[in-house]
Amino acid sequence: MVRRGPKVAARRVRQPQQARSRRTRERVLQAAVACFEEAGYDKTTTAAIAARAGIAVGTLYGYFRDKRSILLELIDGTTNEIADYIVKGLDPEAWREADVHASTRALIDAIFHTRSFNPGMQRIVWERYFKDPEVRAAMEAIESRVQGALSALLAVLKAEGRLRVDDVETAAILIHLAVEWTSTRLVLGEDEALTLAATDACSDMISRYLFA
Amino acid sequence: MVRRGPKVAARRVRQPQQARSRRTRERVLQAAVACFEEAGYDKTTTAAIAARAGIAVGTLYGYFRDKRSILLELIDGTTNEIADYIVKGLDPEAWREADVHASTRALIDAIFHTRSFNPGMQRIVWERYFKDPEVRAAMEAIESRVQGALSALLAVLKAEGRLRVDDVETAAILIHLAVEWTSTRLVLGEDEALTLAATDACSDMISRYLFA
Amino acid sequence: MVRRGPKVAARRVRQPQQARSRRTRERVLQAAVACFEEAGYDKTTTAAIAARAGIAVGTLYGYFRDKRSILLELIDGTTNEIADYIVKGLDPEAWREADVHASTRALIDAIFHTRSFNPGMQRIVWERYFKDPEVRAAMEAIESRVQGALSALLAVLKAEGRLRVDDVETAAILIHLAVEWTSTRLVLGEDEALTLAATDACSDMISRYLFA
Amino acid sequence: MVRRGPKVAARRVRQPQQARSRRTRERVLQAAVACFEEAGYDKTTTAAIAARAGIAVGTLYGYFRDKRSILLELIDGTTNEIADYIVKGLDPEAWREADVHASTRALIDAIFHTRSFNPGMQRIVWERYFKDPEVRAAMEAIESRVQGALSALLAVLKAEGRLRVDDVETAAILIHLAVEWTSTRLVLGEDEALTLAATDACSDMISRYLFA
DNA sequence: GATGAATGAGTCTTCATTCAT
DNA sequence: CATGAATGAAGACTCATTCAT
Repeated sequence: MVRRGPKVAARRVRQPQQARSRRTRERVLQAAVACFEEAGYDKTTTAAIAARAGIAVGTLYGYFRDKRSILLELIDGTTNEIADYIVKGLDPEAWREADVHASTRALIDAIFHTRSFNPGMQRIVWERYFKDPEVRAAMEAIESRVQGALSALLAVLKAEGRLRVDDVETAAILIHLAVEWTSTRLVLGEDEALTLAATDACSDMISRYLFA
Repeated sequence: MVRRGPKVAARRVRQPQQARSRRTRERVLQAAVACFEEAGYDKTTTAAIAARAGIAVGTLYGYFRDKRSILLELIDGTTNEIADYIVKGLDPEAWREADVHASTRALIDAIFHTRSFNPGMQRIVWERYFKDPEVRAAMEAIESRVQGALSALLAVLKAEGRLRVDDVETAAILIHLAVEWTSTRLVLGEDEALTLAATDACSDMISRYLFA
Repeated sequence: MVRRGPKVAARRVRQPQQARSRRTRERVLQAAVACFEEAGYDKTTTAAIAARAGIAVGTLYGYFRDKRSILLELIDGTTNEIADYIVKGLDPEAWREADVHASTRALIDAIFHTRSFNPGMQRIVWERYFKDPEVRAAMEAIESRVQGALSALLAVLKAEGRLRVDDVETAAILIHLAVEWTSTRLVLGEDEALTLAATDACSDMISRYLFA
Repeated sequence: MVRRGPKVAARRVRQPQQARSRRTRERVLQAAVACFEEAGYDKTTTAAIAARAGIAVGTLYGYFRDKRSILLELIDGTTNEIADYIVKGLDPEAWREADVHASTRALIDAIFHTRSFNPGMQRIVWERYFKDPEVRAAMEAIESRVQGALSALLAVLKAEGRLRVDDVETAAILIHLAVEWTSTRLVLGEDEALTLAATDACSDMISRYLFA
């Protein structure tokens, strides 16, 4: 999991410099995902996280400023993992030789696939997105990475004359938002047949939008 | 006070048959939207709603079983209003003579426009969507209406040979989800220029997906 | 909860002088017994009583000062009915010619029988007895009647030399308490075989205590 | 706050294994008896108990699941103490050599004496007895112990031919109920002279019932 | 560092009683 | 007389966070 370091440089929060500390920190994060996925953020108590991590509540507060910062760090991890996975499929080199329709299809598949990484966490992200500005900021930073990579790819394709779209930036945002939500809702909706059909359709939609 | 076990003849929620009652009920709903928009659902207390409506807490409980049922009613109202507005733009008659690209553009505009109805409430809907099964059910009922109308329209267009898509049902779902989220995020994001550009792009995407 | 509001010194409770009024009052009392028996005193709301009586809450307060006074009146009625029934069996004339053992047995039977008059109300009486001084006072007034009648009977029997007990007053109290509770607990316990056996035993106990 | 659905890993009630904890727990119980005796169960708030124990409400909930479980534990303690005391007086060995009338008298005295253990608690037990099935169950478990011991004693006496009663089980129940209530009412009635007289009478009644 | 007992403000909901219509 | 909408104080219970050991 790619983690870009703790956002909050805490005064009182331990810096995980020793291996033992790092492991405890990790245990807390794992316990927290498990709890959050089972019961949601609000219904998870810090006591429950600590218990599941096998430590005392007070100890937990040695590693994280508060309950919310655990969530924030988890969101960071989850969404970065997803972004990494998606961005890998946006490498212009990989698109150079290949058929754009096939590549698009592969990309859509990849995005749909990422919805199965920590599905409960993703549910929580959207639940907090509009109410917690920091969650929102965290999400947007990650989304920017994907949109940036997509926009870069589209720029290349456009330079090669393979794109029928002009405003590459906007197209990247549009595509990202459309696929992000469609995949989220469908995968979380758990109707497998529909998900498959919609993956096809989505792929068609993007292909036709972008390519002649 | 004794709490366990149901009371005899549980307080019935007042049926608003008289004008005065209906007005009070309405005042509660309005106060609730205002509070929810300002502070979000969780941080809004029933006391705050009552105070804003200018009534006592107890009175509020005469009209609504609990805090959640106020939300549910509000959601129902807001989303129905939105669905009504969108469905109006999906009348096959209106599409018969017109240019499909122009009609699509008008539809997308309409959907983006609905995001300005009670924006705070929409934020709250998504915040509760994955958390509260009843909110989810309420939303899905409304979404079905839109998807149904859209799918009916597409079926007509297909029968007329104007559509390049076969699976009308899936297309309807896909389009709805894609536009729903794109419009929500962009309008709530408050970047007007981007919203305009994306409206164009979105309209293009759907047009190209559906029509030759 | 009885804590609120300034006690209005001179609330006028309607005097039931007209037939219609008396009937309404009666309907309230009947509704109250039904509710109390079903759910107990605390869990019964005044609204429930009013609804069951087919009147409005406000109307109920025209006939009774408060919830408690309904209970008090009900207790008065129930226990008086019971006392009347028992006292009838304590008439010295009836004991004069008869065998004391048979008479005792008949008396015990009668007392056990009274436990089936409004059993729920009796449950409530004991539940309030130690906590509400007025309930206690009401009960004690009624108990005194029974104890008085019993003591009078014993005095007669003693004068006739048929009693082996000297302190007639104390004996009356003892007998009354012992049989009151034994019968209450057994009848409410609903073990019929045990109740029958205990009725026999109780009758023996009292007979042997009182008579040679 | 979100209320519906169980929290993850519900707060566990502290296990009082350390001396400090045990003392705090004990302080809560003592505070609770005091409050219950003063104001009755319903009118005692958890806040009042906590305040009297010199702790915060939340601390109290660390030791007891809820208000009712404090009562239950108190009842258990009080009634067990009483039952122990009474059962001690029912040892067949102690009755073997002694005069049954004197032994009976001692037993009755003992029972009357137990009424002065936590009198307020006993009041509350009867107040809750018909209302709360768990209180009832707790009471009945204890009563069974006494009735069982009494019935065992009577069986021995019967085997020795010293008893004029056949149905030992029923006699035990009858005697227990009769004395339980007589003593409760009289001691709580606080008329000392009457109590003394009734103790005599009660002893006579039981003696004559059981022995020639 | 770790522990976990203690904290106490904050929340929803109830219901006896009143009083304007 | 009847109505029933309105009142609002009160209470049980929760849980993120701290801090003495």
